[in-house]
Amino acid sequence: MAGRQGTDSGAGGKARSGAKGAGLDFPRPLTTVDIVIFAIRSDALQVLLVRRGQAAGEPFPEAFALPGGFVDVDRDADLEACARRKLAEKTGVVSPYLEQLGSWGSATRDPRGWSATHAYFALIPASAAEAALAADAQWFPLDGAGVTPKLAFDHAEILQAAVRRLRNKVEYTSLPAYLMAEEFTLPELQRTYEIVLDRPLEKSAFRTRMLSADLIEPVARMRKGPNRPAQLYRLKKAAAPVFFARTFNAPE
Amino acid sequence: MAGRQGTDSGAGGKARSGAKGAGLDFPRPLTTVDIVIFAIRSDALQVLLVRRGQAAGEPFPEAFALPGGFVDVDRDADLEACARRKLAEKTGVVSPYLEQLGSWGSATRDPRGWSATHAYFALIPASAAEAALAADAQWFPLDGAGVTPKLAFDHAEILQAAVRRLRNKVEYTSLPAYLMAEEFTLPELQRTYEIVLDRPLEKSAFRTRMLSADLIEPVARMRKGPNRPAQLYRLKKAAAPVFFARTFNAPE
DNA sequence: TGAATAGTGTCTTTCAGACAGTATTGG
DNA sequence: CCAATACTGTCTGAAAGACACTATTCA
Repeated sequence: MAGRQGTDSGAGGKARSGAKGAGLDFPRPLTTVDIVIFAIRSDALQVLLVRRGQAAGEPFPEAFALPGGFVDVDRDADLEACARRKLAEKTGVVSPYLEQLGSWGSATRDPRGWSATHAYFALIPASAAEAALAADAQWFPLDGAGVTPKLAFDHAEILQAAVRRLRNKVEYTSLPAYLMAEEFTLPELQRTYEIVLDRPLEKSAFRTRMLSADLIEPVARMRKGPNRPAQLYRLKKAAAPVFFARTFNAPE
Repeated sequence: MAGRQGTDSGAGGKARSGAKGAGLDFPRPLTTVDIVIFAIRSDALQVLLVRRGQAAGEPFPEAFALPGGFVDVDRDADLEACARRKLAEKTGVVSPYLEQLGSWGSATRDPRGWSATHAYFALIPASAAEAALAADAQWFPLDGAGVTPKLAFDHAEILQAAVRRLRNKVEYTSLPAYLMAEEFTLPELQRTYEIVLDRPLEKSAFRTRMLSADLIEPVARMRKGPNRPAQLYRLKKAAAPVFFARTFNAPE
């Protein structure tokens, strides 16, 4: 059952087995990795897109797409390494919050043939969002669950899934902490939650929840402003995402 | 950036582009789909495994593995169709609860070369669990997050992720409803929750939660037994999984 | 009648929602 | 002083935990 009797017809590449054994002589789908990279910029949730080239045979020339590309079987040890490589190439960020989102594969999503992409999503702080941006990369604010330009492939669908997943998880996790700079105040963190959820949250419930979670710790500094200064916090070392037992604003 | 400069070294298949265009002449990973199929049998959570063959070149001969195999670019329109095909081949079940679990891909997980698998998990009712079982398929009760036999590839890791995901989601969703027969009582549903979570639940809180969710409806029959009969329910038509605002047993 | 399981009611606890009130800065 | 924002306290309400209580069957 595990051995496959592949036929040779159909579009796409045709694989030729190495010396390793029999039964691999059938067409293989293309394998790619794409990343949905989020950051808070200009008081809005934004996503990083790249403009595609126009070389011969390139589908969707000039269109915007999620950063990503083919898995390189020589350079990439595994899928996550591939995602990190592509993230670093576009942003310079090396250790963001990175989560696998899902995979999309079909005969039709890429005109070059059957292809499957492994999608990830990353959260990076605004401070890192501009530092080492690739020339072809550009930030776009989210409009609902999408973005203004028409995206290549099925990337609009992937982006929509990423936004949904993010918004959903933000209801009961500490993920927005990964969108913050190294030091931040509680009102700033609350504002990040509110931007992602597109909804105001109760101040006191928010503070109680965050402070009772084993997530952040105060530093010996305050954020100065034209009014009362606010306590600065930072993520505790090795702070894994926290899952809360309830969502925000649970009652309708 | 989207065009890839592939080298030709390394193990695995080498792809040859069709007539479609340039830039696809590099090795492609193997692409597979695997399914973690759960059912409640003998008052326990069980998972379906298949024994691998021993043809020449087959890795992990005779070992147990998750049902799955290569994507067939001619027969499978997309990944989910591929998963449904394999599920139907092994169990005869055609419309179970099916959810994408994630993907695992690396240079080393398959001795035949760089490979990536798209993992799904399915919940099927016990009644369907034996009806049309494939000859090489067998049910195994879960022991913790794993199973007694040593599994092929990285399937132990995938199974562990599936169990974790299932247990986690059962805390705040109605997923166990998909493990039930068409008609079931509330105590039976509660027992299913308890089996999956491996923890007793409060009867009255459980009933309140289930009955106030827009999930099940009573039928005009009762489950007879040696004691007080219980109301039978069925899933409402087109009942999507329900997400509850709180987990069970929230306070430590 | 008693065993067994189905189902309800009642009290407590927890924690978010609402919102008022206090604290601390700059101007 | 006032404006503005940080932060705290207090009351309420919703839903779960604990558990006692009633209901309905068969033997």
